[in-house]
Amino acid sequence: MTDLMEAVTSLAKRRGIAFQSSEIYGGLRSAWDYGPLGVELRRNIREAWWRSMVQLREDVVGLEAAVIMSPKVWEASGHVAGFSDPLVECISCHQRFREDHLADNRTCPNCGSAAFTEAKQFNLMLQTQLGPVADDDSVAYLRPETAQAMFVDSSIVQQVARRKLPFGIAQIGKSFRNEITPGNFIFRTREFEQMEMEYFVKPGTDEEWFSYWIEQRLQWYLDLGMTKDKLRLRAHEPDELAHYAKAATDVEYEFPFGWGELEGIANRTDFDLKAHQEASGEDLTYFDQEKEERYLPYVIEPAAGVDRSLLAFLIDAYRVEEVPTAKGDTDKRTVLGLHRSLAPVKVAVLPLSRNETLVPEAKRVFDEVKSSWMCQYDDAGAIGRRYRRQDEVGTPFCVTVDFDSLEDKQVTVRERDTMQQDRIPIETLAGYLRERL
RNA sequence: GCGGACGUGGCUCAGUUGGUAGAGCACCACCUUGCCAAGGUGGGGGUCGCGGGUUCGAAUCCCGUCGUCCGCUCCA
Repeated sequence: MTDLMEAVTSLAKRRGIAFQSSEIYGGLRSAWDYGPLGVELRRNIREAWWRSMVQLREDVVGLEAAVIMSPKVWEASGHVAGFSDPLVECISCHQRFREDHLADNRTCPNCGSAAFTEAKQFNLMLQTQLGPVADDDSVAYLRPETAQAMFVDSSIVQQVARRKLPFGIAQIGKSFRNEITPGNFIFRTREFEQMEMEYFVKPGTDEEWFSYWIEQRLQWYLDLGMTKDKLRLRAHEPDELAHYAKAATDVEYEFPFGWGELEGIANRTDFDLKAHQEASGEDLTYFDQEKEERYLPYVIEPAAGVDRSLLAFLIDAYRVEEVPTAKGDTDKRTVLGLHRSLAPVKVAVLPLSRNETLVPEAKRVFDEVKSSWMCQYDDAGAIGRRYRRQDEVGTPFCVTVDFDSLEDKQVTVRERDTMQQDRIPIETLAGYLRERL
């Protein structure tokens, strides 16, 4: 593992952002739990996405659908067939291959042997059963993408939201895939959270909207402070396109382990609506009143990963600075330079010392600030150490209550990135913070 | 799934040829200082990933298993 990756995973664990699941039992591969600060960070990422995708737009509405849908959905969508890969293993060198990828002569590409094990179906969907009796009729799947609910519910949502095309349905939620090789911390896991939006457009305008959404989505990461040079767009080659897509472009981030996908923007055409219309027998077409025409919409889909972007934001924000000490030498200061809207804790309130008159005053400031922002109170240890603790988790502002505060009713506000200090009257503190958060 | 390395308190590690676990940091309490960490005193915390075996006795040896990392494979 690279040093940066190690530093970030270690910080994540040490400060309770994310750590291995079920650790007292030796852990479970690919499963990670988010601790107190991780929860806040995730919420902030979701909220930032929802704000730009739904709140600030008139053409997109929300949906929260069931994780377990009718198995017929996955048959129609092609996931039952398309997610199932027959895998064979070479008996002499134990390498595994997709049977349909082997050449006709069926020799091992690695060692040339012609002896393989029986093909095993490897379904990428997590299977479960509904009801207490396990038989063929009780099979159900955990959704491998949230998108299908938006297709299946498209008519009702469009109707109740009274929207005309183009319009979109957004959803944030968990999805599950039996990845063969999970890894790289929370980058590839079998349970993960998606932020997906299906944008329904008139056929023929789809390529225009495809480009539009690629630009929009790239900008989203930039607006949240991600380093421009670490981001790139990559168009899929025709042979790597998913079974449902006519075109796809990924937003990629340069992780310490290489470029990795944060989000995929796909032109899904009318593949899904057509499939569901045929399989269900329900009419899923859209009727344009003004032009008096009826058609099956095309779909542009931006699909982002909460966990992946969280990892990218963490890595992008991580830095170790050299700072001068009072003694005259230098010291290390670990900082998460997270965008303010993403920072798990916005404000920390710190009494200069654990003094019996300072503490009540600091608590009063804390009570006032916490009603508007996620806030922490800390009076343990030296003041310098407490600043460092907050820097390490990316808290943008530290408010210090000192002995003068008792007299002049002012506090010191120290800013994370610049380390500049402002002396602010307590009564204007909320306004001061509101301007900057 | 294959090959390799690794798995000792929250973290980083020490534990000599097997004899029933140590340090620093972190954390907590009290005292002290008081605007950018590591001053004092005291304290909590580990059956050495888990299970089994060998042995009078195992963190130290053997087997299995789980997990992490690296490489290969896979990635709709």
